[in-house]
Amino acid sequence: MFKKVLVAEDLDSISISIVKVLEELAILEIHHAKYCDDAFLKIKKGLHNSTPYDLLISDLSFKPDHRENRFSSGEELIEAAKKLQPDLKTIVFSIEDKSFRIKSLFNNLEINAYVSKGRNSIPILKKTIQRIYNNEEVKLSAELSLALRDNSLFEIESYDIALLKSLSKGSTLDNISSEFKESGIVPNGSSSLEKRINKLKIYFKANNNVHLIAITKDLGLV
Amino acid sequence: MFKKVLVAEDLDSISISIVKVLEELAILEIHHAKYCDDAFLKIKKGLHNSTPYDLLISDLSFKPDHRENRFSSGEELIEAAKKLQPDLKTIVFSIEDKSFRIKSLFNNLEINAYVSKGRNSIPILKKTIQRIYNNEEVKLSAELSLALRDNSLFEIESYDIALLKSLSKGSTLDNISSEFKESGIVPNGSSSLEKRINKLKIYFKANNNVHLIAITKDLGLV
DNA sequence: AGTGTTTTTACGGTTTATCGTAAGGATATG
DNA sequence: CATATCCTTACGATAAACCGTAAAAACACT
Repeated sequence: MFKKVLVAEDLDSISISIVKVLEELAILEIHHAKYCDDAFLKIKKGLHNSTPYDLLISDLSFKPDHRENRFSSGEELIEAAKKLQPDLKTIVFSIEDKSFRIKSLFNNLEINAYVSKGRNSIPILKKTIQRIYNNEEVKLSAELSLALRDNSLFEIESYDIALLKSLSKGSTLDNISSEFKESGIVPNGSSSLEKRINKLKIYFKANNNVHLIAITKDLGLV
Repeated sequence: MFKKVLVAEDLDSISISIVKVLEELAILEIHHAKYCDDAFLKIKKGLHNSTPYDLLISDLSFKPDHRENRFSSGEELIEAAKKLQPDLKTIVFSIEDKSFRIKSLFNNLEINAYVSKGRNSIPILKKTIQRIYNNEEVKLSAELSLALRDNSLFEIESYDIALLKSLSKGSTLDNISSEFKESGIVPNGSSSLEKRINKLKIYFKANNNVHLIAITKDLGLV
């Protein structure tokens, strides 16, 4: 099994459970950092002392507080860590479930696995650690692999996002029409905006603009 | 110490830590529910068997999944639970840090304590449980106690939340008027609803209903 | 009961959203 | 080049939101 593992997780209520899993797997050296910066320094130090980490388990979002930090997200930490130590195995353990974000983790950061925090995630995390150690292929949950393949959300273009964002800022259709004309965004006739919003309302099954913004806010689109 | 405690928390990575705390406090009966509905049924059953819970520790937000649920948030669960068992002690353990929302928990749901999930929250949770058991006053963070004491500001009541929720579901004012009449919520004249929404718009500096919902969504009020 | 105050509701006018229809323009295709 | 098709814009009618004012009801106080 892995000898030396680093956990990057700000919430103590979660890191305790992760450490417990690692103990159950009889991992000798378990280190834990509550800030991305601390995690990065530990990795650096490990390399410097010729006792590098075998595995990094990292969260994505970290609560900001009084401390000034160089890295503010798991993505930034992993990117920096991989530059320093390209062979470092990485598992992301996060509540994030937006498929485009998870996709980019595999594609851009070349993480080894993604485990979603959920109702039964600790056993999955445990199994995933074992699989990574054995160089087995990591299975994605049915739900997640579906999400990764699902392109439906990507039909929504940046045009739609801009439109929804303007709406959510309280602009009227006529206002948005003027805004778009100034920014050179087309189409910008208020009638076209109307039609586009109507398509979005049908797509998201929204009764009216208020409903539409509530739904897309929930989806994290705006 | 408390005899029988219920934990309502969907993430297993967190509930494990909470249960551990309860074990350290030598609590005999520790029950755990991953869904609000399950938690509610357990409370109901406890009352029915004359073995009611002494304490409820609940999260606020629960991941939606395939299951159809009657209650989808900690607020709804606590509201229903308190109707059933008004003397039930309640601690909310959540990552929420908007003072509005926390304030409304104390004022509208009369929770006993609020513990914010953070980098050092497990020891705080432990101490809080002991304080509640001893009927000691629970200390709040400076920021939070300020927000709670401040009554000069506009009070966001459960009425406003209900109103905003209906709006965000796409109902028209006339619809909401009818809904409120059926539910016995007063005032319910469409003109009164209009006035109340207008107050909210002034308070939150919103241009229109769409803007208002976008803002309150961001604040986590709805 | 009577008076003043606050809350709730009703009403009318204006703006914006909503919905259907149609005209104008660009592009593709034969 | 002619025609079809799609995209964009315009227009008009109705519903809903928006805003101010005033009546009605509920409440508090003497």
